Amino acid sequence: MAATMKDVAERAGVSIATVSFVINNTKRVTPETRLRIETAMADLGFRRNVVARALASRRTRIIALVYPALEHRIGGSIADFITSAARASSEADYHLVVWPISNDATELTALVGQGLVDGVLLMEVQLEDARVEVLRGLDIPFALIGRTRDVSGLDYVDIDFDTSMQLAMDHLIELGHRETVLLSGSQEKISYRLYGPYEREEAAYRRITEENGMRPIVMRCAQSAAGGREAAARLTAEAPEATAVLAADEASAAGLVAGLHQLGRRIPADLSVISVLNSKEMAAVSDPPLTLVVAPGLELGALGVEALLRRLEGGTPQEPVLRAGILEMGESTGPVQRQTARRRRPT
Amino acid sequence: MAATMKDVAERAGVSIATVSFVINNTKRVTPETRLRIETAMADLGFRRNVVARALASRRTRIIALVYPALEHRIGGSIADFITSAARASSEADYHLVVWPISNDATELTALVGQGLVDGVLLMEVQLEDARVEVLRGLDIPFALIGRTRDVSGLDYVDIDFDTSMQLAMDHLIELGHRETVLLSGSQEKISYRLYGPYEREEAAYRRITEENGMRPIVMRCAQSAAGGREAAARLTAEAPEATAVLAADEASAAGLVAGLHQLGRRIPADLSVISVLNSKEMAAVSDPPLTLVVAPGLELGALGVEALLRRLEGGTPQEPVLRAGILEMGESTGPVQRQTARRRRPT
DNA sequence: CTGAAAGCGCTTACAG
DNA sequence: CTGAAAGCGCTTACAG
Repeated sequence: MAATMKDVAERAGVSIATVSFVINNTKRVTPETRLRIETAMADLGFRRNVVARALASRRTRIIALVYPALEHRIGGSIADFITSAARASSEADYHLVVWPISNDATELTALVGQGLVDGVLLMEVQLEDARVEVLRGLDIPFALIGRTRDVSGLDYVDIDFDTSMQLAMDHLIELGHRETVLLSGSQEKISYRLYGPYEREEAAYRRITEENGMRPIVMRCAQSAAGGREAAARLTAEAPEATAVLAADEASAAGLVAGLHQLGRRIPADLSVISVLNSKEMAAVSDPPLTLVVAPGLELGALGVEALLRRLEGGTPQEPVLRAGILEMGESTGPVQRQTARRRRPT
Repeated sequence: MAATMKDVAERAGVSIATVSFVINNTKRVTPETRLRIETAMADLGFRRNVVARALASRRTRIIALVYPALEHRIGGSIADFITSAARASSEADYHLVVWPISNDATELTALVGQGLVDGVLLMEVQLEDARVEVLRGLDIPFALIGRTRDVSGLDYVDIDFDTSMQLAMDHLIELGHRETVLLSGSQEKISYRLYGPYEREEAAYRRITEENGMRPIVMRCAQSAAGGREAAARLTAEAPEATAVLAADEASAAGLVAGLHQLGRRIPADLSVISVLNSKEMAAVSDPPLTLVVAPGLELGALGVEALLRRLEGGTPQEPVLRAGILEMGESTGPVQRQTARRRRPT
């Protein structure tokens, strides 16, 4: 059987209260008794039982990561978020449980009601999200990775879409591109209808094109390789003057490139393609490897935990954090070729 | 404040023991008192505190999923495993905590020592894995997703590599292929040196080719798109007679196809490519979309939990489970073209 | 069928 | 600086 504080106390010849004080460093203890206790703990291989601590202190030091599985996620893989959130939690001596539950809020209420977790980290937040209201009513601390449309009073961390889009556009503009297309994801599926990233990316794109006297063109396609292939044809037909495409969804970005290939369009000679707020792994798979703005997935997981813990520990509620992606050069963007752009036509 | 069992007991005019009996359905209670108690619970919105229950019953109903993050995983994404494991846990009224810790076993010991979890599910198991010995010594129930070389006495679920490879080879043989190459992953990185899937895939490949009087050729490349590109050149140079390739790593499979493209080799006209034990998402991205044997990632997560829970609940320790992948047709495999295969040479 | 009571392994006022 | 004791919210023999 594992040693308890009682065992430690007996061996050190003190009360369990004193043992607790040295473990938690919560009261003055003379160096001598401290040493005796520490020795006893080492001898017995003592490890504090976190369940008993949780019950007594009314703090479990467990937080929940809530995400609707099998859906989209703001840039980066879910695994990245989970892993970085778990790491950050662990460093603060917290545990992370995962609740891959639907957007339906009943389940959330039931789970929170069990009293297992001190706080909740919400992922894949929609522009209007029922879960946020539920959590407010449940009176449990929570933070968001992503954000609703109205963020007043909320703790959140999210992608800085403005800066990220600016990085992509600056890169293209520097290469001489003036005719661009934003290939965004379809909003047909219900879960994409209130999808913040698309809305914010598009707003940034429109703002930046306007500021530069450029014409904004927004196209949409299904979030799949097939969707991207189909978009390649549409793009060639509907926006033949475009010299550069910004692709918001990584699966369709790959499909787009494959489709352009088949149509005989060379990348980047005929058309530059840049993937925005996606993963490096996926971008590396295309031929040529894509230039992209890498989504800050790993970072956001940790930042979300930080925001939540700050609230849990009662510190100053932290300011919202927005993180931009990072521009990584691939071989899919290049200087505008004045001639080709206008000449090429679909077959 | 949340209602406790004491509140319920008072309202129903019974003792908290009786409340406990109806909640857990652990002793006979007259229908009348049961009803009174259930009404009281509903009125108060009572939810049992799982922490108190855990302390009293010495069962936390929490299990840990242990995986070294940022490393490889047996087919399928880590997110799939986590999600399916969490779902399966939740259905059995368990919670899943994630411990993305290194292979170093000290951390594992410390975490288990906290007494938070009833059992451990180990992912990304190596052929020889120090963590297995550690867990044995810790005297905590555990199960493996994947398996060590020596599996005696272990509870595990894993991919059925024999059947999965057979599916792939049967498909190729049916199309008339006799000259095949297994493109496996490099084992240079230490974490791949004791990587079971490669060893088992290769063993199955060698067995099947032998049974069919075919010559086995095994090549290796880095687990990345770049590795696959480089392999495309090597393949064309070193095994020009090959008419089909089985690709074990999904990133390099995509790179291989891109590389073959650049070398002017048509898929599947000149060369068939089949991706083995990988994800559909990745296969769909290539041009043409790859035929593949889909890794049973989602299923294995749930099966692993099942195996662990069976042991936890003291039922008959379940037989090891091996699950084969599923063959999904893409457009990257086709009938052998007798002429081309031998004629084509690298430029 | 139901209840009184001990106990799970800690934390935390309260005394001294 | 240290200890005795109550209490966290349950489960579970043990009685009746």
